[in-house]
Amino acid sequence: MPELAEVEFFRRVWMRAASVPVLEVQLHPKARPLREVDYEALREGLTGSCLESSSASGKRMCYKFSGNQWLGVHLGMTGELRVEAPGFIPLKHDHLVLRLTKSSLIFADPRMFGRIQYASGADAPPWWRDLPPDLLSPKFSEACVNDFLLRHQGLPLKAAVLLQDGFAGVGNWMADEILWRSHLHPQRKVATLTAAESVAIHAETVAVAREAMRTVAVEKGTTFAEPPQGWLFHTRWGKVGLCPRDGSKLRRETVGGRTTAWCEVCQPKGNKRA
DNA sequence: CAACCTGTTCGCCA
DNA sequence: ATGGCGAACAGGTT
Repeated sequence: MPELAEVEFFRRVWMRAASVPVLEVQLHPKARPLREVDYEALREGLTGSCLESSSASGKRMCYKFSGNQWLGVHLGMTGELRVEAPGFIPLKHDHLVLRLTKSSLIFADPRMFGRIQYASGADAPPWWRDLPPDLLSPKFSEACVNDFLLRHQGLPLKAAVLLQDGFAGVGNWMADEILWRSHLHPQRKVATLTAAESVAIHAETVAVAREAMRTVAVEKGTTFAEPPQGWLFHTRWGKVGLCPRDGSKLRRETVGGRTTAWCEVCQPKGNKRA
């Protein structure tokens, strides 16, 4: 479920418990998302320490605890972070619970495609180095996008904008939104892009990321909010989804291995000559 | 009941 | 070595 802004939402959820010592760590050692962690090291390391800071990179998060301890979180398809009462009894899919004095921090993931990582040390662990450019940083430039696309000429656009090394945080709905706004057909091959179309992908990626961060990463009850009205997001799953721009019926098909929605009027298959 | 799913990773192949 | 593809991973929902 979680893409860029939803990940940011969840990152903030746990930060509500910053600076409070961890009394106890409970975990499900056999749960798949924890398959890489050294359970004893994590338990001993985090007990008594405080959450100090955190950052997100694309769909990944890293929480830093006192004593130079790093906890990596990827929510996979169905993961979520929650804050519950101190005495909260973990549910079936609550694989990791950090008990604090006034709350419990929960990592839950029913489908178990998520991943928890743990390391200690003064420097960021190997898995939190060499991160891809943030979509909202100057590093994510037109040239950066163009260079990345040049290395993936054979892919359909849909598959290309889902690659996390180049488009960190873009997931299925953001990818469709970006291509819809760019007037580009998801099955177009990267190799057929004109310079102007590459620039459009950059611009719309930034626009979608910025607007999603502004609207979606906001707390609304216990879950994130939805993107603004008028976005493809709201119609792409409907039985008869209609294009928010021209009202024509959306096409839906698997592209690049993922269910993809697009408007055949707005996003013509043909290569518009520059 | 079968199909479907907002994600990654692996092995295979070119 | 690099890039592309399809399967695999699990379990809940439609």
